[in-house]
Amino acid sequence: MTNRVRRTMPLLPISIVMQLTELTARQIRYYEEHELISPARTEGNKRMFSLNDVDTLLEIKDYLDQGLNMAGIKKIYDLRETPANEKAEPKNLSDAELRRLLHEELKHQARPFEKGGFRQSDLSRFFN
DNA sequence: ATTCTCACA
DNA sequence: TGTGAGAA
Repeated sequence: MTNRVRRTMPLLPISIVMQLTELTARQIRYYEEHELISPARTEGNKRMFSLNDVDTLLEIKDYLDQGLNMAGIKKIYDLRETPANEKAEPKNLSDAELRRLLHEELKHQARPFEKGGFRQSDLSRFFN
């Protein structure tokens, strides 16, 4: 069995993912609505997450801490690795590059959440 | 006992 | 995003 298969195999119930990621079920489901993750479903319609989903969630949490909003995060991922649809990997490089650039921007752009008055939406310009 | 969807004093 | 309701 390849690593790829291993990592995309849906095995975790939402309760486990919640503890692994420190996210609430509400948030996890919310991110799914925005197509940031792609949990499989059981016959009973229960979500089954893969290891990929878990670390995608962890990355999302990082971005959130850095002051990004759904719009920004969605731009970064969105058409990222989907169970069926996945083939090319030159995306991996450009993706890492994008993150690096983002990190730089944030380092200079300052703290969005001080009393200053920056709002999350102000960061959306980095993705247009 | 768990998780799902939907809706909002 | 939280939270509670009602169903599965």
